[in-house]
Amino acid sequence: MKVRVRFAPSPTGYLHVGGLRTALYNYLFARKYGGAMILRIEDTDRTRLVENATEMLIDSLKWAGVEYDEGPDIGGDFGPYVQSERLAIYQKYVAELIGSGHAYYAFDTQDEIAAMRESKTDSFDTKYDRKVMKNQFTLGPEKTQELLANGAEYVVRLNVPENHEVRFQDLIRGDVSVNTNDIDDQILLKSDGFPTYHLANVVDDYTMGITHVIRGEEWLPSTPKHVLLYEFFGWLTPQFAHLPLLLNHDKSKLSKRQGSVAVEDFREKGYLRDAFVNFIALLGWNPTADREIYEIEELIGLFNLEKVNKGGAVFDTAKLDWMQQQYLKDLPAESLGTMLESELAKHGYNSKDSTKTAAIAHLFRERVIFVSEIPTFASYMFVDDYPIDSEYLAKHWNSDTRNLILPLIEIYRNLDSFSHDEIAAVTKEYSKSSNKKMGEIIHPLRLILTGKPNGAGMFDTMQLIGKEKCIRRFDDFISKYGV
RNA sequence: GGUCCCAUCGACUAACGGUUAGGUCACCAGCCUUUCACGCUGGCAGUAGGGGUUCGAAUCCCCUUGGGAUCACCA
Repeated sequence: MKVRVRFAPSPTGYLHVGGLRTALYNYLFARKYGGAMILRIEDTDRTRLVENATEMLIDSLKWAGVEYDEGPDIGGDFGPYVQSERLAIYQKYVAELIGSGHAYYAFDTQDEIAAMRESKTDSFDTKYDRKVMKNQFTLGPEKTQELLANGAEYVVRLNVPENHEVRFQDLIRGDVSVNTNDIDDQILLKSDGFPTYHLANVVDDYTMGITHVIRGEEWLPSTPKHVLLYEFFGWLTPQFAHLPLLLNHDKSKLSKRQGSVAVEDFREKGYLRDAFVNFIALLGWNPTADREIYEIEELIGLFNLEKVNKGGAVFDTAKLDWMQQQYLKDLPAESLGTMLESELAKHGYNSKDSTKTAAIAHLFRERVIFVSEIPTFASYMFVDDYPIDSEYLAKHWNSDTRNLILPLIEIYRNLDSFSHDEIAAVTKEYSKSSNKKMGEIIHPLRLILTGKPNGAGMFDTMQLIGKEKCIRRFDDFISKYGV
């Protein structure tokens, strides 16, 4: 049987990094086995809908490279792929369940439900008491029909049998079993006519031919309800795989509280897609542990659900930054240049010479994590009013260093070719003839030309700044700081 | 609190009964050097505790402890 998996977010906001990992694992699994990946939008809670959320979700998924074969924006043979467009389907299956006695009508108001819970001594016991509340069992068939005929508000609840072990196999966790005495008569159809997650998700997974349900561990406690539904419908259950949670530093479920969790935020910060996906993929699963950097195709080939960890993984971005740098270093100069160009535009810097921009980006790629840092890290590459580090100035500018640099400036002034090699050659020669170490000469140069103690190789830097500008900076500096 | 799930360095993880418990990030030291980085070399650091089973346990079983998830007309 062909593998069919789905990622089923609800459109209540941005794509969460945990959601991305779930989507990614579904994707890797589908690709590995030549199956289909489905995107389904679970929008049955009309109170939590967020405008454009579906578009944002799709946008983040596309950015991450998580492609799906069927979905709301591309269609497919099992549509519609938005739950609010499938109401008739749920109605039909709910009727079936009521007919077979596995679900029933209940007419309690929300206030009555609240009162029932209030009256319990155990504040944690929120289970619906079928025997005393207002439903088709306590009311009887005639009264029930009368209420329905009069258009009374109602919900449909799952008729959970007593004292029955529900067991299922989880691909990651093995055997799981729960007694039905611990399961509530879950509402399947809300009074607004929309299904709850539990009903919709089971009906959709079945009607869409889903073979493997790969989702977050937070769903584990409600899976027995779903298994019960499959049983009542007489359907075979799909294979379940409950993924470990992504955690905050304090080990609680990853949330907004302690930093960014929206995929979009990481994208905006400047993380490279491949680096981010690589990092996310290795949170909870690891192919061999002898490497860290994997291309997406490799991840697909190596993916194995049974090797996914059981324990949660702390989402710590220190390693992500390292990965980002690894990927940045391997990017070709042209790509780096294009990225830098758009960053320069944000600063209003001129970047017409794309060859030069690419060279600059390439020069600094090992010194930053994000390309966006370059305009400020190396502002002297783009403007003439770069700041002068006062400590560096104090350390490397005095009459001695001035006297040492003055003749060298004249040598540079007479240079025909202001290339790295030429500059290096004459500077080394000067170092020898003046009997000074290269470091002693280069620091004053760096001070004058860049204003700061850290940066790329000096001769590369000089070549990129250009002869004219270098000479002007020397002259201006001498006249300004004299000594 | 009930139910369910989980437990290897600070973090991500490898070791599917036999290893001096391995790798990566972070951290520390050294090397390289034209500063900063990169890179290279080395170091610090872990099987939660207790019982079993076994010739042999991080690995299998039980208990304890700890952590987490969940308990809505939310997903």
